[in-house]
Amino acid sequence: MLELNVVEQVEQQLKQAIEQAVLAANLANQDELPEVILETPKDKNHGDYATNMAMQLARIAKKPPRAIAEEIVKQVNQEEASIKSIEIAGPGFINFFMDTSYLTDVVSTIFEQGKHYGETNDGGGEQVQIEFVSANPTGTLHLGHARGAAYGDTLANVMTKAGYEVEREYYINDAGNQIDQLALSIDVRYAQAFGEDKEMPENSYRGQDIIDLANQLAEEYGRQFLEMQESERLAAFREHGLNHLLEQIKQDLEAFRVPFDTWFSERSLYDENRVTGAVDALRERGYVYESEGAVWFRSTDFGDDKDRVLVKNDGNYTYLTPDIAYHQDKISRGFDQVINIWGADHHGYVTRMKAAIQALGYEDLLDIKITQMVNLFENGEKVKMSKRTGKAVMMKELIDEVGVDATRYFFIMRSNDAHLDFDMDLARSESNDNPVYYVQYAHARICSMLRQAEEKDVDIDATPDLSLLTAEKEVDLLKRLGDYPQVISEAATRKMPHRIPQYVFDLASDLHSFYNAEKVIDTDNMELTQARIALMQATRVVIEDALNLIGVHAPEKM
RNA sequence: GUCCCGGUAGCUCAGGGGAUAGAGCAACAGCCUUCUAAGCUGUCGGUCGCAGGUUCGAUUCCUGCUCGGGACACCA
Repeated sequence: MLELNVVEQVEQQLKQAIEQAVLAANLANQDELPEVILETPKDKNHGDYATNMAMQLARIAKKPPRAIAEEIVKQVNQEEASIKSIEIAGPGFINFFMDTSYLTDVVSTIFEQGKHYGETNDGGGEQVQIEFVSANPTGTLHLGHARGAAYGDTLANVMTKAGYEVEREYYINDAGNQIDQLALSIDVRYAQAFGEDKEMPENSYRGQDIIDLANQLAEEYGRQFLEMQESERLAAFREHGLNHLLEQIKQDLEAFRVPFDTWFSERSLYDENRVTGAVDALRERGYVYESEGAVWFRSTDFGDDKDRVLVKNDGNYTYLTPDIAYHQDKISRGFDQVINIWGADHHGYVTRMKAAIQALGYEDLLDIKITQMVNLFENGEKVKMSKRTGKAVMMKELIDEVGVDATRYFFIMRSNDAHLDFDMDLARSESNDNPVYYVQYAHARICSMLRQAEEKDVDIDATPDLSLLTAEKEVDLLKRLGDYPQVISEAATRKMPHRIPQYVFDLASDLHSFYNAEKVIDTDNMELTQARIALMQATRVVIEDALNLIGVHAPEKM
């Protein structure tokens, strides 16, 4: 168990002091007492903390908020809660100006905890599985996949930091109709590689990746596949295609710094009769019927707008059926929480997937997060992203053009709920405007100062007198550093990893402001220099940690 | 028609039951004999899509409407 950090301790004390004051002033009795809500005002003139308690009590105490506020203020024990002064403002806010000496404890805490600073216990060791990307192995990863990869990976990192046990999984759709289409597509491209005039079938994959693959096979194996019987040849292409494309996907993800713990094969479900098992399980529970030669799942019993086919009248499963078996498997593995990250084009499956889980009698521990569309703009025009037109921009191209750091930062910076316009021209030509450089520069700047401090024989390891850190920009920086655990907590529990880049940008901004306002290394004032160097080291630790969470490097020089 | 996401500054977007709604970019004006100017400081810029409702208080929550994007196969 983690102990309360310094900021939490101070807030806790303040809340208690307010509660006691309200009771002492007879404004409410114990069970009427509203929860104390503390906020940190945006405007510094409104103090370090503010509470709306007086407004909340207006109805209970039947008095105007400002009068209530005055009574509360009279009763607050300032000393016990480290309060320097109190003001009443606006419609009845009570603003607290704290004795900010507590803030310097943040620096010592960061020194003690190092990269563990910011860890919280929100997860309490809960087992969480996050399944993401899971692109079909019928082509290479494109822009949309990159967004899901960045979001999922960062969410996993943040939740881990918040005390969850996270497992990352990729579901490989290596069975089903799309793999047959893949084999057919390779077949045509392979024949074309030998100059044969063969038409692409209707649902084929027309991307450059398949052409490349076919050419590669032609080069490596010569004409030998042409000698085979069609069924044998297609089977070979199916395996070659799968292996090659899956390998490609793995490489791309690795380059994008996205690791997975488990690669789950759809085929393994068939090998163990899990798919039939899932249909049987649904049937036993009475949610399966037959009609028009097909087998149906009565998902309308669970809020879906129509029933769904499980087995087509040609005897094949639909996409949904193995997916139900897969989710049955996931849930049976004993996770406390299962998170799926899907692209917006799959949102229509949310209801039926959740329906299936309910129909199977499982508790609803599935949370499906949707990442909205990414629109790519190039030369002022929207580029279509269809895999089948072959015009998609691949994740790898994007990385090569703008780099992993910028790409990841861009994707994670935005809420997953918002559509994203990715302007290639802007990313290419003006990448220096990218906020990621701003943050990285802050880190590099600190490293530079630390190097210089060493050259000038500043004793970096001395125990500094942190109470010297009282300048305005120092206090801003200290407060921001103190916010970090709270940011982690919200980003993890609300599954909003975009809070991290926002935070680290603000932190970098505080650092740059401080840097311009105060001189850190002053050989005539070693005590202050040591205190400031300590502050710089603490800031560096947090910037690096936050950047690590979003998968961006923290350079020591730029 | 049904469902999902969005509508906040000129642009790209944060935020979110409370006090004067924020940032970056763009525009304008300053700051390098001083630890990296990839930086800092300031100015300009808003009916938070519209209309009701809940509330002491709504840009935030609820309902309806509207605009934009997407999804609605016995494809995957």
